[in-house]
Amino acid sequence: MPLSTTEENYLKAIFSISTGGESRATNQLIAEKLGVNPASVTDMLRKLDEKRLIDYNRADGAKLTKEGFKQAVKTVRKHRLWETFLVSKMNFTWDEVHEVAEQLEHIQSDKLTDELDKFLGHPKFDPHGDPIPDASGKLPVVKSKPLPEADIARKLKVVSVTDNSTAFLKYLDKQGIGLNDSLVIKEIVDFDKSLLVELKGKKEVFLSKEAAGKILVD
Amino acid sequence: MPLSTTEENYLKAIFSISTGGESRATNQLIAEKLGVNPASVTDMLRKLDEKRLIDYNRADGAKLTKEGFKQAVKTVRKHRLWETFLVSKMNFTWDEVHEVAEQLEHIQSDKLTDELDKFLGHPKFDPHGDPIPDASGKLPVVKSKPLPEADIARKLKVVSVTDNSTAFLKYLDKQGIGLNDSLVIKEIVDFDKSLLVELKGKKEVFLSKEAAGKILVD
DNA sequence: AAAACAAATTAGGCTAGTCTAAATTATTTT
DNA sequence: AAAATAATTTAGACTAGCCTAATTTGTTTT
Ligand SMILES: [Mn+2]
Ligand SMILES: [Mn+2]
Ligand SMILES: [Mn+2]
Ligand SMILES: [Mn+2]
Repeated sequence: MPLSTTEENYLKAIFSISTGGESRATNQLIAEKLGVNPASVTDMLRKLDEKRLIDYNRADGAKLTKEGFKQAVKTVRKHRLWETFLVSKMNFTWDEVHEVAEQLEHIQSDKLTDELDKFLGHPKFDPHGDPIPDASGKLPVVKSKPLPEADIARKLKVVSVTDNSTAFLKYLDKQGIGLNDSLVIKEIVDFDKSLLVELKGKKEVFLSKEAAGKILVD
Repeated sequence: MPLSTTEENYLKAIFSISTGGESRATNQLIAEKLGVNPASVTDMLRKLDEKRLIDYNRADGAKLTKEGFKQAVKTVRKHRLWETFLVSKMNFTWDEVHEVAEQLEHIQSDKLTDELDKFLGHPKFDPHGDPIPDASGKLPVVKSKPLPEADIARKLKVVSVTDNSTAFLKYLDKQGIGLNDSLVIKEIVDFDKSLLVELKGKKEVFLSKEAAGKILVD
């Protein structure tokens, strides 16, 4: 009756695709996110549909049911709490936590989840700026937009990053960009849309359009 | 290349049978400990033998190789560190930790294990009095014997318990017996070998032969 | 509307880990 | 030493989750 690790990973993938701007969680997007073959996804989506955790059909893709949504949010909550734990108590850096949190998120113990939350002081955001659902599943609403869509010359704050890969996070470290840092767009280079950005009123750096698109600011 | 959760559980079972007084880790004992069918055990022992984690034959049962021993100890270390974490940081009681630790012990991250150890202050014993192997795999040696084999009228100390089930631990709680408590055997009742024990110089309780046998003292 | 392309599904197969029932091997008891 | 009993292994089967290759369905392009 409890969900398997694999089922939890599928629900989480559907959740993140659906809340990440895409209009439909398609077979292909899910396959890509989980690194499995589309044929495997067909099997699992059918199974989750039978279990009433999603509604699935070719036209609309996969949509979480109430119960499926609840389960997905629960896993996301655990993932983000564990990431916070790893950084604030275990001396991990923000680029080291993802892999381990992928394992820890599947530990089944409501008591542990709630005690962990308490132990950490009921954090609202994880080390990547992602909101942490509370015990009832409520998510803090965050106002933010990708850096390339923000106003020029206005003082902005780094709210979160949408790519948690070690490669990207290490790159940000090297550029000197961290969560909650303030920055100002000085200029958008015409031919490649790269950004010239002033950091914390100090140094200036260039960011490619791709890199900047993964930084959310407000 | 890393071991599966199942493989780790088999190695741990063999370890605990071998170091728990039994002369041979037999198919049957392993099956019993893991709650699986002996036919399944045959399959897995053959697989572990092929992977050179154990030496197995009918006559001698399963014996951990150097590598198998190393892996088993590593899992035991994680299990006991997580149990300690749950009790000392997450407000779990000693009868609540086992099940969750069974899951946590399979998390793969040497960095996490070592940081956890540091965070807890390099504990030497878990909440059940079991010794925690250090990072190199070394186990503190503990001198102890089952309560029924100890001297009468001598001041003894509860060192550990060999049954981690909720039922047994709750029973000890109710009797008022905890780790490191001092006690004295006042009398061994002849016909059923039950023990009359004085706790912390205060109250006296009767313990059945079975219950007393699961309490190790020094 | 036909052809071409893309997305999803079907068909068949694989591995890990489990099971039951039957057969074999080893150990006791008579 | 034979018979009875206990422990282990074999044989065959099942589920979860994955794969490749082939086919079907749906969407664009011409
Ligand atoms: Mn995961
Ligand atoms: Mn995160
Ligand atoms: Mn386990
Ligand atoms: Mn323990």
